[in-house]
Amino acid sequence: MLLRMDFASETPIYLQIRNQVVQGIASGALQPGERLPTIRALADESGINMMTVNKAYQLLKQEGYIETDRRSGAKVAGGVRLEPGGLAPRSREALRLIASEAKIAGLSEDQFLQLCAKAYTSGEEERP
Amino acid sequence: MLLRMDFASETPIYLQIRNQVVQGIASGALQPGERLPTIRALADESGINMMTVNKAYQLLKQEGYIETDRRSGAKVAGGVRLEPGGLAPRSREALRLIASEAKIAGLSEDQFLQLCAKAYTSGEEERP
Amino acid sequence: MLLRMDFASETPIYLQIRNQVVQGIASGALQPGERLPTIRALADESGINMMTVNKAYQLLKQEGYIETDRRSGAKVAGGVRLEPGGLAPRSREALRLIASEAKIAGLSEDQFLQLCAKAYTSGEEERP
Amino acid sequence: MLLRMDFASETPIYLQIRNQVVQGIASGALQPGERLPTIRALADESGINMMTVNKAYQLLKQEGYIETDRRSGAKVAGGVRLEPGGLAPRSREALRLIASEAKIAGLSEDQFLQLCAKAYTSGEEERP
DNA sequence: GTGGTCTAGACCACG
DNA sequence: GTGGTCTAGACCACC
Repeated sequence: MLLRMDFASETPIYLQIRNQVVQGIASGALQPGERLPTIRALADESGINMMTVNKAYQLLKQEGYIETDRRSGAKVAGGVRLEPGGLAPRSREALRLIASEAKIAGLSEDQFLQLCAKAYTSGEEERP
Repeated sequence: MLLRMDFASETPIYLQIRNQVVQGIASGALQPGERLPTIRALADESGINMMTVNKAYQLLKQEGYIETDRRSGAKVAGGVRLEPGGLAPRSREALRLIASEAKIAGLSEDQFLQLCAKAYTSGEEERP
Repeated sequence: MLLRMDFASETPIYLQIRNQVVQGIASGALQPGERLPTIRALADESGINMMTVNKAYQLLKQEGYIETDRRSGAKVAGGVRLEPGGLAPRSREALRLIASEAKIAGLSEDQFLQLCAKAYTSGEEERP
Repeated sequence: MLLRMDFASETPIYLQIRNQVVQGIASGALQPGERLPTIRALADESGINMMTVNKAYQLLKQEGYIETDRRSGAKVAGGVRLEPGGLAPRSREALRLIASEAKIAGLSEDQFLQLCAKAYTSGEEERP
């Protein structure tokens, strides 16, 4: 599980970390219970400020994706169930917006759902 | 087509405007060729600064959603076809992230696709 | 010689008129001494404001491209020799800027000159 | 790399900044990877408003000439390859117009190409 | 420290 | 009356 930062991107670095961890969990690259690198370690090897990495970990913890143990550091949470409805309201809203863009771009519902299915299955099986 | 701003939101106001216009076009509330309110008009009635509205319009124009006629003002572009693949790379990436979140939240592919379908059809037929 | 306006363009309409007349003269579509349409006529058939057409004609006259006669209207000037150096300073400057863009885009001098030659010969022989 | 503004010019200040940066890159005065002055710094030393400088930087970023690193600031992009054809459509059009002006001014194709070659090589080797 | 965003005014080019 | 541009200040997110 190697993080790749894009310092020229408009999405903040702490969010890039958060997003990559989330996708790592979803893809199976990060297994439940697996230990994440130390804040210091990750900061050093990526050239990122420790404050930034800390912010990302705080966010991931708050969202329930990881758990932090004072002794052993951070590890991937097991059996995460975040929202009762299944998806955070913010993500629902983002999904509605993307659907609107797709509709304007001329995609039919079927075509859009194919893209969605592709997005769902794309991150799978990175560990063969 | 009335815009509702959330000044407490963390998404910038100019993006809120942009997003609502996009969703308005997708839902049919804004028809191709229809004129948008003047920058000044929208600014006045919303209590937003002109520059902010201007920024939103510039973005929408740049993305091809609206066109500004030198004589009159801004109007919804007709027959928008933005990306060859159908969806902007940024939106594809956002979709992949949402799919990851859904997967971790325990949604099966079918459940996720139902959410996507709902997002696609949710904004329809505001004008019966 | 038909003018085509782009009301969504960012170049002012009066400049679009001016530019098309200039290109018309260069291509031979407009011959020296040939009469241009009346301000009113051009305004009517194009849906442009008379003030705008007038502004374009004033500019063309000031630059020496056309001559206006109170009786017969405007006509293309004959044997135009504008700048001693050959090109207006403004156009020289624009050319330098374009050359810079070309250089950054990776074009060699030869490639750039091929583009220039193409631009020079492109507008020719519209009247076979 | 010092910028010189002409406040009396009819070309907007933000475009003057943009153009000078482009010419600076082409001439080699600005090397790929080199850091550009901060928005605030440039605004202060030039007596220009921050927002204006910001607009210029946004444009340069959008055109791919510079990149903004979240950590430090703006720097010249390396290995810029913007348009597949080599030159932006807008610049092609401008070039055609200049060629027309040259033709009317009585310049032969060779004379025009000499001007073009001069424009291409004029900004070179400011750093011996 | 940086850029991103927003405000409240103003002037001008354009049509 | 329209958008385009600019100013002088301010707050905030990010690093």
